Amino acid sequence: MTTTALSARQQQILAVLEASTIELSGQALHAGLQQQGNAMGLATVYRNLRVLQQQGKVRCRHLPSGEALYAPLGRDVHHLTCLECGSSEPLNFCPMEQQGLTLPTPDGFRPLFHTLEVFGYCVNCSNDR
Amino acid sequence: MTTTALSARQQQILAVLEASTIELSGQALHAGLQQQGNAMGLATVYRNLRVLQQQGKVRCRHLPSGEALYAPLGRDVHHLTCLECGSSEPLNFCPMEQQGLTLPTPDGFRPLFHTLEVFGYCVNCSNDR
DNA sequence: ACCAATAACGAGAATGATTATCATTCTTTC
DNA sequence: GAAAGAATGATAATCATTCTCGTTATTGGT
Repeated sequence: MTTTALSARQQQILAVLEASTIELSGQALHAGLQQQGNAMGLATVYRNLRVLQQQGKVRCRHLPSGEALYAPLGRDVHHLTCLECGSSEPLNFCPMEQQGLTLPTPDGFRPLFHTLEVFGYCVNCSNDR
Repeated sequence: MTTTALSARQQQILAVLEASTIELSGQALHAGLQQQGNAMGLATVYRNLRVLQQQGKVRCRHLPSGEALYAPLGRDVHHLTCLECGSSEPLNFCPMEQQGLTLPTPDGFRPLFHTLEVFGYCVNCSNDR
Protein backbone atom coordinates (compact mmCIF):
# COMPACT_ATOMS: atom_id res chain seq x y z
CA MET A 1 0.00 0.00 0.00
CA THR A 2 1.70 3.17 -1.18
CA THR A 3 1.11 6.12 1.13
CA THR A 4 -0.39 8.64 -1.23
CA ALA A 5 0.47 12.30 -0.76
CA LEU A 6 -2.35 14.54 0.41
CA SER A 7 -3.56 17.42 -1.70
CA ALA A 8 -3.76 20.91 -0.23
CA ARG A 9 -7.52 20.60 0.21
CA GLN A 10 -7.19 17.29 1.95
CA GLN A 11 -4.63 18.70 4.36
CA GLN A 12 -6.91 21.62 5.17
CA ILE A 13 -9.80 19.29 5.89
CA LEU A 14 -7.65 17.08 8.05
CA ALA A 15 -6.33 20.12 9.90
CA VAL A 16 -9.81 21.29 10.83
CA LEU A 17 -10.76 17.83 12.00
CA GLU A 18 -7.65 17.60 14.11
CA ALA A 19 -8.12 21.07 15.55
CA SER A 20 -11.63 20.24 16.67
CA THR A 21 -12.15 18.52 19.97
CA ILE A 22 -15.39 17.01 18.74
CA GLU A 23 -16.43 15.07 15.69
CA LEU A 24 -17.72 17.17 12.82
CA SER A 25 -20.44 16.63 10.27
CA GLY A 26 -19.75 17.35 6.60
CA GLN A 27 -21.76 20.52 6.89
CA ALA A 28 -19.96 21.68 10.03
CA LEU A 29 -16.64 20.97 8.38
CA HIS A 30 -17.66 23.06 5.40
CA ALA A 31 -18.61 25.93 7.69
CA GLY A 32 -15.41 25.59 9.70
CA LEU A 33 -13.24 25.74 6.62
CA GLN A 34 -15.02 28.89 5.54
CA GLN A 35 -14.54 30.71 8.84
CA GLN A 36 -10.94 29.69 8.87
CA GLY A 37 -10.25 31.19 5.44
CA ASN A 38 -9.99 27.94 3.50
CA ALA A 39 -13.45 27.99 1.98
CA MET A 40 -14.22 25.26 -0.48
CA GLY A 41 -17.37 23.89 -2.07
CA LEU A 42 -19.53 21.40 -0.26
CA ALA A 43 -18.97 18.85 -3.01
CA THR A 44 -15.23 19.14 -2.56
CA VAL A 45 -15.51 18.63 1.17
CA TYR A 46 -17.44 15.40 0.71
CA ARG A 47 -15.28 14.22 -2.17
CA ASN A 48 -12.13 14.60 -0.14
CA LEU A 49 -13.67 13.16 2.99
CA ARG A 50 -14.31 10.00 1.04
CA VAL A 51 -10.74 9.89 -0.19
CA LEU A 52 -9.36 10.48 3.29
CA GLN A 53 -11.57 7.78 4.64
CA GLN A 54 -10.43 5.35 1.99
CA GLN A 55 -6.85 6.12 2.88
CA GLY A 56 -7.53 5.34 6.51
CA LYS A 57 -6.86 8.91 7.64
CA VAL A 58 -10.41 9.68 8.71
CA ARG A 59 -13.16 7.63 10.24
CA CYS A 60 -16.85 8.30 10.39
CA ARG A 61 -19.81 7.13 12.39
CA HIS A 62 -23.52 7.65 11.95
CA LEU A 63 -25.89 9.05 14.52
CA PRO A 64 -29.33 7.47 14.88
CA SER A 65 -30.53 10.51 12.93
CA GLY A 66 -28.45 9.33 9.99
CA GLU A 67 -26.07 12.25 10.17
CA ALA A 68 -22.46 11.26 9.59
CA LEU A 69 -19.73 12.53 11.90
CA TYR A 70 -16.07 12.56 10.94
CA ALA A 71 -12.93 12.45 13.04
CA PRO A 72 -9.26 11.75 12.47
CA LEU A 73 -8.12 8.25 13.27
CA GLY A 74 -6.67 7.76 16.71
CA ARG A 75 -9.27 9.81 18.48
CA ASP A 76 -11.60 8.31 21.05
CA VAL A 77 -13.90 6.21 19.02
CA HIS A 78 -16.72 4.81 21.01
CA HIS A 79 -19.88 6.22 22.45
CA LEU A 80 -22.93 5.58 24.53
CA THR A 81 -25.75 7.15 22.54
CA CYS A 82 -29.18 7.81 23.97
CA LEU A 83 -32.06 6.68 21.79
CA GLU A 84 -34.35 9.19 23.42
CA CYS A 85 -32.50 12.49 23.43
CA GLY A 86 -29.67 11.67 21.02
CA SER A 87 -26.93 12.80 23.36
CA SER A 88 -23.78 10.73 23.31
CA GLU A 89 -21.03 10.38 25.86
CA PRO A 90 -17.62 8.90 25.12
CA LEU A 91 -16.77 5.39 26.19
CA ASN A 92 -13.11 5.24 26.98
CA PHE A 93 -12.31 1.66 26.40
CA CYS A 94 -11.95 -0.35 23.26
CA PRO A 95 -12.47 -4.09 23.30
CA MET A 96 -10.93 -4.38 19.86
CA GLU A 97 -7.46 -3.37 20.80
CA GLN A 98 -6.75 -6.68 22.43
CA GLN A 99 -8.47 -8.71 19.75
CA GLY A 100 -6.09 -7.95 16.94
CA LEU A 101 -8.57 -6.62 14.48
CA THR A 102 -6.02 -4.33 13.00
CA LEU A 103 -4.58 -7.25 11.07
CA PRO A 104 -6.07 -8.70 7.90
CA THR A 105 -8.63 -11.41 8.65
CA PRO A 106 -8.15 -14.98 7.41
CA ASP A 107 -10.28 -14.31 4.35
CA GLY A 108 -8.20 -11.34 3.31
CA PHE A 109 -10.27 -8.43 4.57
CA ARG A 110 -7.98 -5.54 5.39
CA PRO A 111 -9.37 -3.41 8.26
CA LEU A 112 -8.83 0.34 8.36
CA PHE A 113 -10.97 1.39 11.29
CA HIS A 114 -13.99 0.31 13.23
CA THR A 115 -16.91 1.88 15.02
CA LEU A 116 -18.43 0.60 18.19
CA GLU A 117 -21.56 2.33 19.37
CA VAL A 118 -23.70 1.40 22.32
CA PHE A 119 -27.33 2.50 22.20
CA GLY A 120 -29.67 2.78 25.14
CA TYR A 121 -30.94 5.40 27.55
CA CYS A 122 -28.97 8.01 29.41
CA VAL A 123 -29.62 8.72 33.10
CA ASN A 124 -32.09 11.49 32.46
CA CYS A 125 -34.13 9.66 29.87
CA SER A 126 -34.10 6.46 31.93
CA ASN A 127 -35.74 8.39 34.72
CA ASP A 128 -38.45 9.79 32.47
CA ARG A 129 -39.75 6.34 31.63
CA MET B 1 -38.94 -1.34 33.18
CA THR B 2 -42.39 -2.73 32.37
CA THR B 3 -42.45 -4.98 29.32
CA THR B 4 -45.01 -3.26 27.14
CA ALA B 5 -47.27 -5.38 24.96
CA LEU B 6 -46.74 -5.14 21.23
CA SER B 7 -49.44 -3.78 18.95
CA ALA B 8 -50.59 -5.79 15.95
CA ARG B 9 -48.54 -3.60 13.60
CA GLN B 10 -45.47 -4.00 15.72
CA GLN B 11 -45.85 -7.77 15.71
CA GLN B 12 -46.20 -7.80 11.94
CA ILE B 13 -43.06 -5.74 11.53
CA LEU B 14 -41.14 -7.93 13.91
CA ALA B 15 -42.38 -11.05 12.10
CA VAL B 16 -41.06 -9.85 8.76
CA LEU B 17 -37.73 -8.98 10.30
CA GLU B 18 -37.49 -12.38 11.91
CA ALA B 19 -38.52 -14.19 8.75
CA SER B 20 -35.80 -12.48 6.78
CA THR B 21 -32.33 -13.93 6.78
CA ILE B 22 -30.85 -10.53 6.08
CA GLU B 23 -31.20 -7.10 7.60
CA LEU B 24 -33.88 -4.93 6.03
CA SER B 25 -34.08 -1.24 5.32
CA GLY B 26 -37.22 0.69 6.24
CA GLN B 27 -38.20 0.75 2.59
CA ALA B 28 -37.62 -2.98 2.12
CA LEU B 29 -39.65 -3.68 5.22
CA HIS B 30 -42.48 -1.57 3.88
CA ALA B 31 -42.40 -3.49 0.60
CA GLY B 32 -42.19 -6.83 2.38
CA LEU B 33 -45.22 -6.09 4.51
CA GLN B 34 -47.17 -5.17 1.41
CA GLN B 35 -46.34 -8.37 -0.46
CA GLN B 36 -47.21 -10.36 2.59
CA GLY B 37 -50.68 -8.82 2.89
CA ASN B 38 -50.00 -6.62 5.89
CA ALA B 39 -49.59 -3.37 4.04
CA MET B 40 -49.15 -0.26 6.14
CA GLY B 41 -48.02 3.28 5.51
CA LEU B 42 -44.37 4.15 5.39
CA ALA B 43 -44.77 6.54 8.30
CA THR B 44 -46.23 3.74 10.39
CA VAL B 45 -43.35 1.45 9.57
CA TYR B 46 -40.82 4.00 10.72
CA ARG B 47 -42.86 5.04 13.74
CA ASN B 48 -43.08 1.48 14.98
CA LEU B 49 -39.49 0.69 14.16
CA ARG B 50 -38.52 3.48 16.50
CA VAL B 51 -40.76 2.10 19.23
CA LEU B 52 -39.42 -1.43 18.77
CA GLN B 53 -35.92 -0.10 18.89
CA GLN B 54 -36.63 1.82 22.06
CA GLN B 55 -38.01 -1.34 23.61
CA GLY B 56 -34.86 -3.20 22.77
CA LYS B 57 -36.60 -5.56 20.36
CA VAL B 58 -34.91 -4.30 17.22
CA ARG B 59 -31.49 -2.94 16.49
CA CYS B 60 -30.28 -0.93 13.54
CA ARG B 61 -27.00 -0.10 11.92
CA HIS B 62 -26.06 2.38 9.23
CA LEU B 63 -24.25 1.61 6.02
CA PRO B 64 -21.58 4.01 4.78
CA SER B 65 -24.26 5.22 2.38
CA GLY B 66 -26.31 6.34 5.36
CA GLU B 67 -29.04 3.79 4.80
CA ALA B 68 -30.32 2.22 8.01
CA LEU B 69 -30.73 -1.54 8.27
CA TYR B 70 -32.91 -3.18 10.88
CA ALA B 71 -32.75 -6.62 12.45
CA PRO B 72 -34.23 -8.31 15.48
CA LEU B 73 -31.98 -8.46 18.51
CA GLY B 74 -30.04 -11.65 18.92
CA ARG B 75 -29.08 -11.91 15.29
CA ASP B 76 -25.46 -11.76 14.19
CA VAL B 77 -24.53 -8.20 14.74
CA HIS B 78 -21.16 -7.39 13.38
CA HIS B 79 -19.76 -6.90 9.94
CA LEU B 80 -16.70 -6.26 7.87
CA THR B 81 -17.79 -3.61 5.41
CA CYS B 82 -15.79 -2.71 2.32
CA LEU B 83 -15.30 1.01 1.77
CA GLU B 84 -14.82 0.46 -1.93
CA CYS B 85 -17.64 -1.80 -3.06
CA GLY B 86 -19.92 -1.59 -0.03
CA SER B 87 -20.24 -5.33 0.41
CA SER B 88 -20.31 -6.58 3.96
CA GLU B 89 -19.58 -9.97 5.39
CA PRO B 90 -20.59 -11.10 8.85
CA LEU B 91 -18.07 -11.23 11.65
CA ASN B 92 -19.01 -14.03 14.00
CA PHE B 93 -17.53 -12.93 17.22
CA CYS B 94 -18.47 -10.25 19.66
CA PRO B 95 -15.91 -8.72 21.95
CA MET B 96 -18.64 -7.12 24.02
CA GLU B 97 -20.14 -10.27 25.38
CA GLN B 98 -17.32 -10.75 27.84
CA GLN B 99 -17.10 -7.11 28.78
CA GLY B 100 -20.41 -6.82 30.54
CA LEU B 101 -21.82 -3.97 28.53
CA THR B 102 -25.30 -5.29 28.96
CA LEU B 103 -25.33 -3.83 32.46
CA PRO B 104 -25.87 -0.18 33.28
CA THR B 105 -22.63 1.78 33.33
CA PRO B 106 -21.41 3.56 36.47
CA ASP B 107 -22.95 6.84 35.34
CA GLY B 108 -26.38 5.30 34.86
CA PHE B 109 -26.47 4.71 31.11
CA ARG B 110 -28.70 1.73 30.39
CA PRO B 111 -27.55 -0.14 27.24
CA LEU B 112 -30.05 -1.81 24.93
CA PHE B 113 -27.87 -2.92 22.06
CA HIS B 114 -24.65 -2.07 20.33
CA THR B 115 -23.21 -2.05 16.86
CA LEU B 116 -19.68 -2.93 15.94
CA GLU B 117 -18.65 -2.37 12.37
CA VAL B 118 -15.23 -2.83 10.89
CA PHE B 119 -14.45 -0.85 7.76
CA GLY B 120 -11.68 -1.57 5.30
CA TYR B 121 -11.16 -3.35 1.99
CA CYS B 122 -12.38 -6.76 0.99
CA VAL B 123 -10.11 -9.19 -0.85
CA ASN B 124 -11.20 -8.13 -4.31
CA CYS B 125 -10.92 -4.42 -3.72
CA SER B 126 -7.59 -4.83 -1.93
CA ASN B 127 -6.24 -6.44 -5.06
CA ASP B 128 -7.42 -3.61 -7.29
CA ARG B 129 -5.32 -1.06 -5.48
C1' DA C 1 -74.49 -0.50 22.59
C1' DC C 2 -73.44 4.90 22.37
C1' DC C 3 -70.53 8.55 22.51
C1' DA C 4 -66.68 11.40 23.72
C1' DA C 5 -61.73 11.38 24.24
C1' DT C 6 -57.60 9.67 22.81
C1' DA C 7 -54.32 7.24 20.16
C1' DA C 8 -52.84 5.27 15.77
C1' DC C 9 -52.82 5.70 10.92
C1' DG C 10 -51.68 7.15 6.00
C1' DA C 11 -51.09 10.10 1.87
C1' DG C 12 -48.44 13.25 0.54
C1' DA C 13 -45.49 17.35 1.46
C1' DA C 14 -41.27 18.83 3.63
C1' DT C 15 -36.64 18.17 5.22
C1' DG C 16 -31.92 17.83 4.84
C1' DA C 17 -27.71 15.49 4.20
C1' DT C 18 -25.26 13.67 0.50
C1' DT C 19 -24.34 13.04 -4.71
C1' DA C 20 -24.41 14.00 -9.49
C1' DT C 21 -23.89 17.33 -13.24
C1' DC C 22 -21.21 19.98 -16.02
C1' DA C 23 -19.13 24.20 -17.27
C1' DT C 24 -15.04 26.43 -15.53
C1' DT C 25 -10.51 26.75 -13.48
C1' DC C 26 -6.12 24.94 -12.01
C1' DT C 27 -1.99 21.54 -13.09
C1' DT C 28 0.91 18.99 -15.61
C1' DT C 29 3.56 17.80 -19.44
C1' DC C 30 5.53 18.14 -23.69
C1' DG D 1 2.84 28.36 -23.90
C1' DA D 2 -0.75 25.32 -25.31
C1' DA D 3 -3.21 20.95 -25.07
C1' DA D 4 -4.77 17.09 -22.01
C1' DG D 5 -6.32 15.84 -17.85
C1' DA D 6 -7.76 16.42 -13.10
C1' DA D 7 -10.01 19.09 -9.55
C1' DT D 8 -13.40 22.42 -8.32
C1' DG D 9 -17.91 24.60 -7.18
C1' DA D 10 -22.72 26.35 -7.91
C1' DT D 11 -26.65 24.30 -8.30
C1' DA D 12 -29.92 20.71 -9.26
C1' DA D 13 -31.21 16.04 -8.18
C1' DT D 14 -31.73 12.12 -5.08
C1' DC D 15 -33.68 9.63 -1.57
C1' DA D 16 -34.40 7.90 3.02
C1' DT D 17 -36.70 9.62 6.75
C1' DT D 18 -39.82 12.75 9.27
C1' DC D 19 -43.68 15.93 9.65
C1' DT D 20 -48.51 17.46 8.91
C1' DC D 21 -52.93 17.00 9.52
C1' DG D 22 -57.30 15.20 8.24
C1' DT D 23 -59.26 10.56 8.90
C1' DT D 24 -59.96 6.20 11.20
C1' DA D 25 -59.68 2.79 14.91
C1' DT D 26 -59.69 2.06 20.13
C1' DT D 27 -60.81 2.74 24.67
C1' DG D 28 -63.53 3.79 28.84
C1' DG D 29 -67.40 5.33 31.11
C1' DT D 30 -72.31 5.09 31.38
